[in-house]
Amino acid sequence: MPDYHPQALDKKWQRRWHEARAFEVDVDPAKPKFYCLEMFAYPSGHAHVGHVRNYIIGDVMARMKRMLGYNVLHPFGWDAFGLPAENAAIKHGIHPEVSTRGNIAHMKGQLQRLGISYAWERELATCDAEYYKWNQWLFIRMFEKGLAYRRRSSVNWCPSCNTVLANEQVVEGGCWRCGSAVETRDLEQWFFRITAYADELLTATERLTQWPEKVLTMQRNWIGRSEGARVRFGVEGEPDAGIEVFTTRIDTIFGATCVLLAPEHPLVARFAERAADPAAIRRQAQVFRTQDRSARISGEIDKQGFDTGVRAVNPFTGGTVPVWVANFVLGEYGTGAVMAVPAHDQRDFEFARTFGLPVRVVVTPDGQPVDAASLTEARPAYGTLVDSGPFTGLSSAEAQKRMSTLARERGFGEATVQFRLKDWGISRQRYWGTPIPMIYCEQDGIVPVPDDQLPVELPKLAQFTGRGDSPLAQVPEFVNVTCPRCGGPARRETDTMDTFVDSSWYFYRFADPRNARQPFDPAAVKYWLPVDFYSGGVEHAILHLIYSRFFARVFRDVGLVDHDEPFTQLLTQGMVLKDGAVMSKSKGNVVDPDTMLEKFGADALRLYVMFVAPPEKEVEWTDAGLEGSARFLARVWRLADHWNAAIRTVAPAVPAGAALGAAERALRRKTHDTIRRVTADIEQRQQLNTAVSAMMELVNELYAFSEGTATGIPGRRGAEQADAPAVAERPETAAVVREAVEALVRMLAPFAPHAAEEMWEQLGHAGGLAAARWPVFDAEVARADEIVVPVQVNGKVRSRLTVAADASEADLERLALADPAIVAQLAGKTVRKVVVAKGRLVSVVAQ
RNA sequence: GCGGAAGUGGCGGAAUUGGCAGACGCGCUAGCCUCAGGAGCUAGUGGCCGCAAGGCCAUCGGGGUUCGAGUCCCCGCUUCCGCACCA
Repeated sequence: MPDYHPQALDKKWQRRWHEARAFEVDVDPAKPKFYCLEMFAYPSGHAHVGHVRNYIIGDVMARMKRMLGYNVLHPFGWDAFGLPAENAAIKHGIHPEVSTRGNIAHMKGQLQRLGISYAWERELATCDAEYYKWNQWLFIRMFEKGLAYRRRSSVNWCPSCNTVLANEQVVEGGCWRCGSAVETRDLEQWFFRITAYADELLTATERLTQWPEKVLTMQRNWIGRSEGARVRFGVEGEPDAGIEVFTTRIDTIFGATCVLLAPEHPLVARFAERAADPAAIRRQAQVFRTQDRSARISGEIDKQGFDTGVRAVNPFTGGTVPVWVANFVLGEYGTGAVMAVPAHDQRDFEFARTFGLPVRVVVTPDGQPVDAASLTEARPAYGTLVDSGPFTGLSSAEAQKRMSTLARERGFGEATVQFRLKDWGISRQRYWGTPIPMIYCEQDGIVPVPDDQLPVELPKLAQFTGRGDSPLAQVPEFVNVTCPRCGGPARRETDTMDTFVDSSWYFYRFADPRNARQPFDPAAVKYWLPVDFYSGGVEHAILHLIYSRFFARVFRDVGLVDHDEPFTQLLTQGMVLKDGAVMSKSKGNVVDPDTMLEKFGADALRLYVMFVAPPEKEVEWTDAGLEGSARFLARVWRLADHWNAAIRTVAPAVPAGAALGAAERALRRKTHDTIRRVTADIEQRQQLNTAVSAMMELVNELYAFSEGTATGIPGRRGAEQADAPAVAERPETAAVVREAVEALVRMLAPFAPHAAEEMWEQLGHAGGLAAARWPVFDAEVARADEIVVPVQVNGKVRSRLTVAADASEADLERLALADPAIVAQLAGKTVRKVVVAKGRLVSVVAQ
């Protein structure tokens, strides 16, 4: 065999794979399919080892599944629209199209140099008109179904990025991308009605059994379902008016001593008119509205509020309570108004104590009334109702039912379900995104662009000013159109779509990426989808994954797909840290894969990143670990080199009934045990680090075996190879070694494909690993002839029995009690119990 | 505050169902090989006692269940992550 030059092998095999179109696939109903997908990349310019870890995880899965006989779809693409490219254009004057295409080209090269087995012919970029055309097509379908709608709304506005942010993109009151404090603005915005699917998105999480529990919990919390009731309080002096509140505890309504409005509640302005000084009320409400959200949360800003002077009528008691505006009531949740029950809600309690509002206890564990004056905090509302008129004495649960029913019968309320999930605002006042395909006509109102005029292409823009309005509004030939309906003058929508729209369905497009007539052929999607294995960062646990689940249902409801859930198994991969921090250009701690490739080759990098920790865990990058992996690969190479001549001439299978010595049988056992472990570790457990460990053990075993047969494997090329002829002299030995080495090389292939290909070829196999099958575990071979069973007396190991592997529990017990060492231990004692654990341990309890 | 995950050698981490804790690797030590070695091979490497055989102690702390606990239960501590005035 030639010397081991990993960099040369990288080049050689990457070229071969490319020439053979090795990873391109077609629909083939005769074969089981496996759709392996890593979250596609934002083309930021350079992939660092943190990004690359994800692609290697996916590649190990994909390459292994191919060897198991699956038809594997493993595509890659680019989430190419987005702010950074546009911001760079504003700063440096380079058009986003130019920088994005350049970045894609560079990063694609990086991934190819790593030997990731992508079907590159399916590559797509979301900034391709052939792709975003279908964003627009789907938008129009959603508009037709009422799932896309336009309304004026106050939106989250990032003053630094100059754009609107979805609720999901506001993190701790700041922009998810730049961290700037988010402001509020009123704009006409397009929304997707994701709330129509809230219940379904929630309940279906139970079927996602192969998703991490953490992600499911996050999604459930995000959707935030709560059961409760809406109740309309009357307004004293205004018989037609009402204040609707949402409560999860209608049974505590006799304890409501105030009604609280959110500062942005529409009734605030109206009630202000009734006050002595309307301007003061409006001003105070405005102060609350602009209070910094994050400070309110983290700094625990005091409960603040003021009395509107208006009094509300409790429909259950007929009594009146004051109506206040409170800074802690959220305008966007529920009805924007709540009833305050200070005795049973901590927030209401604090509010009541601050402003001297009455406190009334209405639920107690034993049904005995409690004096509210003694309370220092709100009491849990569990037990039986007290001081609640006709409902007194009922259990809390029963009261909730009866009160909701009464409210419905009398027409002042009903039981409802409330979600935290809000509709998804998708309008962005930016250039580098999908144009929203809508036209505004004075005559006909909002008119979708006809399908045959799609795509609405992004005009080439020369100037990027970074001013806050939509850049497309500055392009008259884009804005000014004729109405598709009446032919009159009309104006185009100049906002673009949130880039999360692009990423919510790209995995469907991969099934049929060049389709010019539809987003995809439903038959192709029916074959390939759902994605069997999806991996990416946890940072997408909510946004991307919930939007994708939503889009799957939209595609289902337009009749293009017949499933709900797009991703069967999800793996959230941990980040790679350097010096304890996430890699980033600004921190200067980026580990560039290309530098590592030049030094150690792709295989060592791939192997190390898989070996260092389980895929979900965060890891700290160390160069020393990488050197260890390079060393291991060199060790494997020497092993193959050492035995190659002796073993390539024997048949690749160990003959049945071959007379093997103890060492040979032990090696075979190790080989098959390793096959079992590696297969399960990759396929079932995705515990890729222990799969590598298992292979390392096998290599150690092979070295020890070599040591046992003759002189050992030389450490350096050119030294003696004395035992190779010795192996060759005994065909059985050669067959056993060949079996071990070939199993090893194939199992190594997903991790270190370049070296594995070369060794496989050197071992005399034509057609490369593409023609190779994953080694098959033989339980018969793996079973030991004899096993050593520890025998304990009262928890201490006192002897070890060497017995036949298939010894029965009764045999073990009998042999243990006859063992001299055990007999000695038992002298003068009575055996109370003997436990045989899985045939692997005997435990004697004596007194 | 609520929810989730986790705490194992000098380090990264194993231990699949409650069954010999520390696999595998890094690092370190010694020997061999070598003109040389930041290469390779072999051996050792949780702590304490012991020349040794062997023994004792050890999986964040404290209790418990069990013949047997890193693993299960209870209490506490610490760390990380998510959500956060959601009525």
